[in-house]
Amino acid sequence: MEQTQIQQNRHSLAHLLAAAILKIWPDALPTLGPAIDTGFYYDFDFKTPISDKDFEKIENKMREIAKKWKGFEKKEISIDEARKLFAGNPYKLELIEEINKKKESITLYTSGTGDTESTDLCRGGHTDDMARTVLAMGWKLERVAGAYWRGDEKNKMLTRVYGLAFESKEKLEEYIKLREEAEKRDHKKIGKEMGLFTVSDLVGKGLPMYLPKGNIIRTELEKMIRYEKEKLGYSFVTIPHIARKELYIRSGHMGKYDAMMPTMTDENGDEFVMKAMNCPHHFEIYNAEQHTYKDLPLRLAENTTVYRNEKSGELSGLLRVKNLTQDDTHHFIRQDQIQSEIKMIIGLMQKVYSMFGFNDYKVKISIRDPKNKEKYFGSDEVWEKAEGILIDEVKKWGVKYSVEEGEAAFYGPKIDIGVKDSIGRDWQLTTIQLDFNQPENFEMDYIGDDGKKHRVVVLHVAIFGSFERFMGIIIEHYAGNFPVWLAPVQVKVIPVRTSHNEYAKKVYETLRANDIRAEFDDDDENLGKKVHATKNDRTPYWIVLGDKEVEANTVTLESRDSGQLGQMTVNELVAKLTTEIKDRK
RNA sequence: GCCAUUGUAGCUUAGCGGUAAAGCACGUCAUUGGUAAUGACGAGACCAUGGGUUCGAUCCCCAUCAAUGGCUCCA
Repeated sequence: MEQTQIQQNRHSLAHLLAAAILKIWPDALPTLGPAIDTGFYYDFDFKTPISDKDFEKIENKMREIAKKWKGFEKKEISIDEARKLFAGNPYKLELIEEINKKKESITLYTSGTGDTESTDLCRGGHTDDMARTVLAMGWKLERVAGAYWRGDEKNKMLTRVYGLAFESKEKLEEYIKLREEAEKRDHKKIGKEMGLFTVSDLVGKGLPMYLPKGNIIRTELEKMIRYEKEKLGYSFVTIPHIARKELYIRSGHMGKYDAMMPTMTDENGDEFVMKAMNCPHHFEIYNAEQHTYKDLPLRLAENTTVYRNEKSGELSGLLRVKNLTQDDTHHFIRQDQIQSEIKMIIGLMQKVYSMFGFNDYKVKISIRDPKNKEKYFGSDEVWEKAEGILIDEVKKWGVKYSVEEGEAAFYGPKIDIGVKDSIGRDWQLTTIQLDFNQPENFEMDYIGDDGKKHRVVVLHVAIFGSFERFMGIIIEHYAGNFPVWLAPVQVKVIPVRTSHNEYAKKVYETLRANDIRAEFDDDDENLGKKVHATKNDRTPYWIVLGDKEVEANTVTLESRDSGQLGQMTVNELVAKLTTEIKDRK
């Protein structure tokens, strides 16, 4: 395998880590230790638990060993030798048997010092000078974590020791800085500081609740997406949050996601489940009326909450939750409308994302596994055409994309779209999913121009994905400095002295009457303190009102992003803010 | 779910085997102050919950709950 220098160095450090650990804990069983994007890790089966308090000891041991480390001596051994050598380590034995099955040769690498601790089963790819590598690189042990053997939760939990490793100490610092920056932007921290959302033990984990200020942001997002969709001819509907179990038996979800959907039984013995997806309800809305080819595309949209039983350890703030509100749409279209519909959706998405400054896209198109066509639902012809259209439309869009064979769901191909945020992190947002299967399950038809019934094609689309996740992402993207249209408080009204309260109140009321989210800071504090507090709470604008302003019947405007903006009349301020809000700048 | 770490006033944190301290925020009074924080006083915590060890626990042990980071980037 082709490996870069840095990967080789990282991997070598993993060997060094293993050697150090075995010196200190001779009964630990080493398993795997690859290089990763930010350094390396090594998984061990420890007899005694270790923690990050042991890091200093381990790092020192690593440096000590590195000095004596002669290089990586390669030795090819037979399967029997290997079995004998690793007789006490079932993990290595499992690997050896696998290598043997693949008919590859088994290679050992040693430090050249003859130490057994520094001998490891390895495919190769190392630094030739461990001592220099250890000195030159920026590295440190990062944390211990649990990891299942081979990532399978049915297997034994091993102890993983993570290390950071970069080309130089400066690069390591840079990475640590970036991570600190990300921590400062943590949506859970900012959410608390700004009073956006809360999680209560009594309500339950993974079930965030929006506080008044957070709810303003969420409502603005909902209003915006609804407005944009309605302009394109989407029809909004409302569905209940539970349904009879039979609905999900029909859709095929029941049987596959039972753990997600616990049932409740009413007095007649009917079983109901909480919805974990909206499609079946929307399908029944489609079927409530007869449709003709002239009605299509029909786009049913709804901002509605689904409930999913995520693994409790995976819940986190707004990003992984049990209740997620999707900006869900189901497009009911004819086969000949796939192209125009995809094009429209991509256009909508671009328009929406550009409001947030998300312009760096990463697109993944998931298609069938061409070697396993029988696994998929629907005819060859329809699949090929659909996949071709998805790829074509993304090409026309002109963004980076990849085509993933075998990643499609059995019922249809899909497009996943991710964006880069303001500090360069990738977030997967929109999914556009073609579905040839559900129209069969629900017998969803339209009358064609030939007067006969035809099956529709369904597209599942959510632009934001979920409002919870999207909010979490934009909190971090903006670091809480929301643009005016989203800011919970758009302008704060600050009188210089309490004697200016009357004038300030009048200004405040005028702003509110003009649909501007103003807040009146009538605290009996000195001006310096009030302005200081306002600067810290991420309010985009504030106005100061004192003798000068009362006399001239003006306000003095200052902005979070561009400083002092001078005096203007209240009407001028209203006009300025209204325009910015309307333009969603 | 599993592994590691963590859990002290609204927030951020200090502390110790003998029932807790500070800053911010909050309240009252005085100050009427023009852009990095006016002063004084005050209220506020059974130190996550439940057990145990101990003469005695917030501090030690166990369990539970919650938070944070990990859990197929592969010899």
